[in-house]
Amino acid sequence: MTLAANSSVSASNFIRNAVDDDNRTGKWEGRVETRFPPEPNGYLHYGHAKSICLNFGLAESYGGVCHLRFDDTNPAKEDREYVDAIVEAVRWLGFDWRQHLYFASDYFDIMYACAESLIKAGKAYVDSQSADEMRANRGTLTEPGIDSPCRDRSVDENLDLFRRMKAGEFADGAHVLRARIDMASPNINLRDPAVYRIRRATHHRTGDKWCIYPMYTFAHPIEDAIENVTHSICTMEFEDQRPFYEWLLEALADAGHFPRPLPRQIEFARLNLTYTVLSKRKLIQLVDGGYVTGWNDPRLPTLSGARRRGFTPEGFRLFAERIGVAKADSWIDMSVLEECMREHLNEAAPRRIAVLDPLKLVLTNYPEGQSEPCQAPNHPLKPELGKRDIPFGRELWIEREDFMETPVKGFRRLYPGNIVRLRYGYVVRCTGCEKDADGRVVTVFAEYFPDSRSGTPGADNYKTKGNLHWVCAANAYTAEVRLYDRLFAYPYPGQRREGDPEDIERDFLDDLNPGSIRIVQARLEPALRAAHPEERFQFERHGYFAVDRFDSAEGAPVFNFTVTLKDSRTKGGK
RNA sequence: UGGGGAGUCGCCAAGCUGGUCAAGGCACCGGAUUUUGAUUCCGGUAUUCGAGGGUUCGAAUCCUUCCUCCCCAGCCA
Repeated sequence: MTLAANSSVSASNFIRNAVDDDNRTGKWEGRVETRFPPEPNGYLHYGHAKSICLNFGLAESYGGVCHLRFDDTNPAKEDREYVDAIVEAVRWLGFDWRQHLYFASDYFDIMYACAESLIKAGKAYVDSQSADEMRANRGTLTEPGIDSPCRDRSVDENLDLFRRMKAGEFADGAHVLRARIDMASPNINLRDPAVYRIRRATHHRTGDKWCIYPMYTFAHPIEDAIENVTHSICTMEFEDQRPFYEWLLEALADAGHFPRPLPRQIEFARLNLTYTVLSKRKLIQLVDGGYVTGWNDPRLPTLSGARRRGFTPEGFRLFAERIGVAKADSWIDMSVLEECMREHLNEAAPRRIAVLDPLKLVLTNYPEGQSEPCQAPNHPLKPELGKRDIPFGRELWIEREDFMETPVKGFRRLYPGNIVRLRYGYVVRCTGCEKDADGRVVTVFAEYFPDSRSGTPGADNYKTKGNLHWVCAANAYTAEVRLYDRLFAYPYPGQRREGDPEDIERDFLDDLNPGSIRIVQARLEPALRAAHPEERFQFERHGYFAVDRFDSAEGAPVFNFTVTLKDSRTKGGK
């Protein structure tokens, strides 16, 4: 089977159509150059994974390249720590920007020159209104704005002021450079947007060299043009910004800064996932509020969290391909992501045995003190991965849920009188159980059939519906296993629900799932003791687990739950 | 009540220069294999494209009216 993520066939979508059109007309002479441009002010999340897969994937499939570019134009919010984490995350996803690692801050000189040439062309002016005045004069959604009293300053005065802004002669906020477009534009983004502001903050890369910084609106088109980007793909909320993107680049091309054709901005709908939140603001609240253990908490939809959780790059790529890309708002169900992870893990993860909720099973007719090795395949789909020995004995740990004193209908596992197979071992018949004073089952008893040993001719004579996993009590290895569930109990955290009062805003924190983590001491087969960080396994009949890369020690792995196996017993729900 | 987007099966999503076009995926439902109630494998699943009206021999695709949702009034990105 070939995982879709590995295939080169990609579904048609409006972005690919746009690229195909350009290729048909020869606009870029076949060149496709994209970019993934995060601001280094936080950690990447699942939503970024969609964008990364889109941008790198598109370039990849057209034989082009995708740049990794840090949009570091606001020193007040950014930090080196974030650029390192972002680089690591994109690499982890398996993408290669080759030599195309860029920083907007490397272009500050060029951007400054662009600003001056805009001023010289009469297309920008220094405004000395306060932020409040500017806001008041911008107008509203339905009313046009009012021209600033500074709007008609001469080119010389503007140049002089702007140079002095750069020289540090003014306090933060004293002036701002604005594009001179149209204060009455129905598109508010065209009402003389600010393009440069005075901001005395130490930049993580340029230090204190600058005290004026370009705004995103101004910087981004220039970054794209400098890097010869052909298709600048961003999310829908920037759509209203596109006219300015084009206005700026046209103006700069007229002034000889950039050759044509100019890069084109294309917008797509951002990812919404049920049972989680994908906004930086909310993620910060979860971390700062102590609702999770940190940015890499496995429950968080960050890429660093996903990695700890055991999610895989291949799974993310499959996911990106499966959800597609379009302009319509949508909510993807978390189960879709989970299924993608399962699909990859089923193929990639070796099988192991773990009993998460141990209950003692005693085989009364099995010789005391005796032990024998049973052979279990490391991967049923890959016999070439061989088998391993797991010890069998008189006393075993089985899963508590695999026994019922009085079975419900359809229950095919252990209950008095029933016959089941102990996977890779023997067939046994349950003879009863022992309970403590509270009526809780403490031990289950059974008799084994000596001629039913797995792999021997006699084994085939037994037909059982139940097939249980187990671990030998005498050799079991006990380890911490962290069982994760969805971070939120409600699919649309913080969103209005049926019957909510009109005027009430729901707090997404109220939708947190109180049971999103459960820690158990599980009994594992001996081989698991040697598991190393980030190794991923399927614990048979349970699901996938990954060794925590931070809290595990040599010979003492801690396991994180990744995702369950599908279970037809629970079908129909959700 | 300005401007910009979007509404196709439970969830995504092709198609939107009008004529086997209602693709595909996921989910779901059957059935077969199976020492994971897993995997795999077959088979099934929208007379219908937000609603109404119109044009046409023929419309998801064109026109029109309406409804719903999202984004924009940072010296954030």
